[in-house]
Amino acid sequence: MAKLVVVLDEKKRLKKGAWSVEEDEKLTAYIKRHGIWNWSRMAGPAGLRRSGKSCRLRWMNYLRPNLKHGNFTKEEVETIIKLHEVLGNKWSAIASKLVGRTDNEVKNYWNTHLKKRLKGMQKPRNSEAMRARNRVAADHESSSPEEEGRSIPTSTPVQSSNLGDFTGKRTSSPDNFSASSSNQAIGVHGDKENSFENSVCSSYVDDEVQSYLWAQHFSVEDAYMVRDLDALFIDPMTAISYPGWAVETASSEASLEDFAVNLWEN
DNA sequence: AAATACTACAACCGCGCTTTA
DNA sequence: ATAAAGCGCGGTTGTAGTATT
Repeated sequence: MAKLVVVLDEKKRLKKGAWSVEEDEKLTAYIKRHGIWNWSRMAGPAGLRRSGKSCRLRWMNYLRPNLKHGNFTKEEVETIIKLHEVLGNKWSAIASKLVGRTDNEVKNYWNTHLKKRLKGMQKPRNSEAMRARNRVAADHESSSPEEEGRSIPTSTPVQSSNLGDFTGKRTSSPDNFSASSSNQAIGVHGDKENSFENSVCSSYVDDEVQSYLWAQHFSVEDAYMVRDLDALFIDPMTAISYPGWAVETASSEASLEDFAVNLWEN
């Protein structure tokens, strides 16, 4: 009974919500000093009134060294789309093939940027996008209300007209644009018997359109790495410094394919 | 300029799996 | 063998920032 009261009391005192700079510093300093050994028992010694779960999440998604934040590159988005075609919502598996990206970030990016494009629901909001939209209105207004309300399957075909806005920023660049008048859905999907190439390449749009899209919205500089934490790379399980941790290599097409096939089969 | 609508993303929650005692 | 603890994953929510009216 007494134990229960203590637990409840501790729960009551646990802080929730956004992390402050001080909290980030405390957690980072603690991990830097002691490594990761047990999330739920680390919070106290680290001087944090947070659950272990919250600490873990903050570290994994934000504080970890060599995490990349900011806009996704063309290659990253291609990888996400390809792997999602094959794996569905296996965010951690998809994220593992993207250097410096977390499952949460990939998931958020998918839900906020890609899903809508694929679903064909995105409505441009700013005037520039509106003008662009008007130019191709005939092609884009074809979807009926009932189609818009329809839920999408896990594996979704990529429509050429819906691949705009991969900026990841909500400030200066045009929020949306419609560059293609093509309305055709390209490719068959969701068929496990299709080869990896078939299933992923079928999603791709006309080269001309795609190159335009990417040219407008991507540059490697758009993404940035979180501070290096003095080049500290600690194996989360062993708390042992691990210099190689930070330099996981980006996947080649071949390894990407192997990866997806392995995951699919296992 | 203010109100409203919408977007993006950090963080939380619940569940299931694995490990430990 | 099994209950508890820890961890990781995917879905969902809350909210700050921005665009539109």
